[in-house]
Amino acid sequence: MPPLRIIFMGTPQFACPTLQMLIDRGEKVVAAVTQPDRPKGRGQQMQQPPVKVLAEQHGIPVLQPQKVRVSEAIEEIRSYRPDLIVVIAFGQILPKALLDIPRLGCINVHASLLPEYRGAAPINWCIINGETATGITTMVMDVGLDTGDMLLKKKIPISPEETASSLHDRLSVLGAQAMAETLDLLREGKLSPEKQDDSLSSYAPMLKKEMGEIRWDSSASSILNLVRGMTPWPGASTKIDGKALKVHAVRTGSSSGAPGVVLSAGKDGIEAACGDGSIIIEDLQLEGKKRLKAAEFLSGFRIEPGSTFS
RNA sequence: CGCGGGGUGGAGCAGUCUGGUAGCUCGUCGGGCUCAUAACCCGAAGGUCACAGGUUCAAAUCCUGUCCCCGCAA
Repeated sequence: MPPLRIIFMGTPQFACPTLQMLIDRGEKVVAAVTQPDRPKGRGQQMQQPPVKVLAEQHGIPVLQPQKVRVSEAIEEIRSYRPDLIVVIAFGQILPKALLDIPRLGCINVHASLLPEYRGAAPINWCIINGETATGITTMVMDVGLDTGDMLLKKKIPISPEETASSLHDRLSVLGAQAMAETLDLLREGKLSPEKQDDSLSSYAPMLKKEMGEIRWDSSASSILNLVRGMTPWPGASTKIDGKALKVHAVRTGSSSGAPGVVLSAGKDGIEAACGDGSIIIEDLQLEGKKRLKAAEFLSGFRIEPGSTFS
């Protein structure tokens, strides 16, 4: 059997371990499709997607169509005559005309146990919702959003201290393993696509900045989950004295009071009451400032008990 | 040239507008108190005020340039 001609589609760091896996296995990656370079960050510097950087290091041709659904982009991809397209965190919807190109279809690596948490931000929402386990699902893509038939699942536990950041890193590695095993099964002809039960599905929409705003009348555990789940972006935030304050790390406290009111502030942290119980902020960042431990923050910014977060 | 904040003893900040003795909360070191302590009291060390020019009798402070950090926005 001749080697499969594979096109890889992906954009951020999350996709890199999977691309690296394909390269390490000696797969014939004939092209990498990724999002265009975009001006990003302070100073609007042009930035290359991590996948582009990795692909170029290995001499893989890189395609960066503005919109993958236009016919020129589709024809260019077709010209590479792929047997298989591997998609992970690409960032654009693939039209049917594109999905139909490879003989073996398009296989997607998704960071949740489908059909739960379809969509752009499954890792974050799992934690925000307090899940204790998640995983990776590979599937044959169809025109819907993460609705294709499932091929292989790998499950991992989420520890109570886990943040979206650490889970992201673990799942990106697990994703590569899942894809590798999926390829093995494909070669052995042992794949058995399984339909998703739509009645069990849920949706994990892209995060927006506002979603990180702490609602002080909610429970201590849900605030804890929010802080963990919004790391590192967009981060959980609140306000004090009209200034934006990003909250990076908290633990649960044992006091209570009116929601948002500071109960104590010392080297162990800043304890504030919420809807049920309290949380202790250990790591925070004032607008324009660096991220600091509570004790260091308090050295230069006084917070007295009775102040309120909003 | 996307908008904005900032670089001051080891940490975090004030002081800069209205030039003229280097300040605050901690930390460190020494001493005291205490059964004891991360608590309290007394004392000390530690800074060419990011870097380079300029203005001035005098610059952390005013002017110009450079480097670095951060928030917003994505």
